[in-house]
Order: sequence, then C-alpha cells, then structure tokens
Amino acid sequence: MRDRTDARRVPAHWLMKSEPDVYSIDDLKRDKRTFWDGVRNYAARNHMRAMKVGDLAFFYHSNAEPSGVAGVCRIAEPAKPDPTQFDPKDDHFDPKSPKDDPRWWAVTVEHKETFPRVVGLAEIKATPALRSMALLKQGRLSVTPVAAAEWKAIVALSRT
DNA sequence: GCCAACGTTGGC
DNA sequence: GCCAACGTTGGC
Repeated sequence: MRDRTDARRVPAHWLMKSEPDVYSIDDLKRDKRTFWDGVRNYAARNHMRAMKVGDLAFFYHSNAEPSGVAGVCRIAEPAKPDPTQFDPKDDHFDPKSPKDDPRWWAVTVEHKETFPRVVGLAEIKATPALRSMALLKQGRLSVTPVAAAEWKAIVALSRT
C-alpha cells in the first residue's frame, strides 16, 4: 500500500507563486532555502500542509514581466506554524489566530533549478496538455497541485 | 491603473 | 445560513 506516509512514494508536484519584486528565484538561489511565510489563504495553506519533504514545486513569478514558471524548488522541511501571524508589526499579522492552534503554516523550500528561460503564462495557456492546470482553473490561488504529466510538459517547454 | 474573480467578513 | 460589502490577487 503506497500512501503519503510511505517515504518511498513518488514525490508530489506543486506550484508556488511569488512576486519577483518581493522574492524571486534568484533570491532563492542566493539564499539556498527559504521559509514560505505570509500565505493567508486556507486552500493554499492546506496544500502546503499536504506537502512532504522531497516533493518538488515550480517557482512561479506572478505580477512579473513575463509571469510564468521560473524554475524548480524542493520541499526541504514540512509545514510549520508561520511566526509572522503572531507579530503585530508584521504585514501578515492575524490577531484572530490562536497561539495554541495556529491558523497559518508554511513549508521551507530549497532551490533546485533555475530554468534556462521562464515558461510564460501565455505559453502555458496555449499548450493543450496544460489546459486543465489548477494554475489556470484557480487563477488567484498561490499554491496549487501539479499533475505529473503537466510537470513533464512544463519542464520540456523550459528546455526549448 | 483597471478590473474580474473570488475569498472573507459581518449584519441580519 | 444568507448574502452584500469589502479586500486581495494577479493578468492585462
């Protein structure tokens, strides 16, 4: 029986958005790893809590020129409570989050690869195999799952 | 800068 | 529990 507790399971695939003006894949390459704090959307949080160490995620540049997939990172640590939710001086402070039952969690990711070129959103939309990507179906969700076939197709595009 | 999509909040 | 108002995301 292969389930998500099985360390030998096939890594799952994800897509995580960041505005490169705030934090880009170059920043991640420099830092080696980063804690993905600041997510304040339940669906995105749930996806992060479902992530396992070793899962792979596309690093997506949003609000960018061009917007698109810029590379790959690897989940380095499972989701942990995001301390910024408890900091009144932080932009992401959430006064309603109970200290003993934190609302907001985040994974740590590490840089794996910067693509030779960004695979742009327009290109993703124009690729038939990618038409049902969660990225396109739930346009404003910042963390989404990626199907294995979609993963392969985008990696292949990045090599062209 | 505009605005569509859509998640969240709060009054009732 | 409904739904209007509001806020945010992110493409364009």
